[in-house]
Amino acid sequence: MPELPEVENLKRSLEPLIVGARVHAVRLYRRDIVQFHEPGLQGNSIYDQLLLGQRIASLARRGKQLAIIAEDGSTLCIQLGMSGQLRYLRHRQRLGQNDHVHCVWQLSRQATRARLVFRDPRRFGHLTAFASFTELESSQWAALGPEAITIRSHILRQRLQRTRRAIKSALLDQHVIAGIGNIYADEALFTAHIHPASPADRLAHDSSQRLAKSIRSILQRAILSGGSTIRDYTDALGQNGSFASEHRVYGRSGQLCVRCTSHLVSQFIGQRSTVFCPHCQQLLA
DNA sequence: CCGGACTCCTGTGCGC
DNA sequence: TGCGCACAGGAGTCCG
Repeated sequence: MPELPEVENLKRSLEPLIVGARVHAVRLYRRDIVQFHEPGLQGNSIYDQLLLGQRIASLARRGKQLAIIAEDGSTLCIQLGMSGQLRYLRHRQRLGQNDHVHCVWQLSRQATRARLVFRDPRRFGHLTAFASFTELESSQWAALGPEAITIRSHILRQRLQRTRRAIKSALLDQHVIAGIGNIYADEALFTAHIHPASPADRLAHDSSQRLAKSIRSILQRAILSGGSTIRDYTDALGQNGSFASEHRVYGRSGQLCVRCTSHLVSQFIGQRSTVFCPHCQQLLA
């Protein structure tokens, strides 16, 4: 399940492969994975919006979203959802699993031919077309909270003060803070000794400092490990991330806490399964 | 207006 | 052995 570290890793692995390449053909197998930001854009060919004929100028990431920006400015924003993958394939290289492939871009750079493949079994992911990168930044990305990877504690506290929801739910809300999903929410709360059901606005100054620090540190370490591969996630070349072996709570329900001798428990918070240590993570009243 | 519940979707793994 | 169901969760929508 791609969160910020996985998307960042995807971006880093993709960048040297596709920046500078020209999109000389696009095959779209499922039209309903493409969304349009502006109704006006629908007048253009769907293939134009999928960057047909364009040269890829750069990539950008915000939270869990990845943008492919073309030379003329037109921008495609990719949200991987739960099971979305972007894979780079060399000429004639085959994808291991050919099912659930929704879009394929044929690329060429100098004499090199390759393909970029968007595959997404669960189809929670989608592509959104924008006339320019600025337009993406001023609309869809402007609605996102601050970047989790660089979150400062006073900003985090400010954001959390606005809501009485469980802290775990607030961390998962991309409008509050951008980039955190179920895995890193549980991991950061454990590291910061905060009970996931604590009301967000009850976080004291020292707690929010610990939490901000934990979020930054876990996301950074996860990026260095290539992300967490639970099931589907790989980078652009199909490599798995190794951070899952460093998870201290996620996926460890019933096992022993690594800090004390309690057993980790699992509980539903905001419709999401949440694992935490009932001893190390005290509930704030 | 806020927040909780529901919805989309398919693969996996478990229990009977 | 095989079937059926619960579960996995990112994010939008709906409703009290």
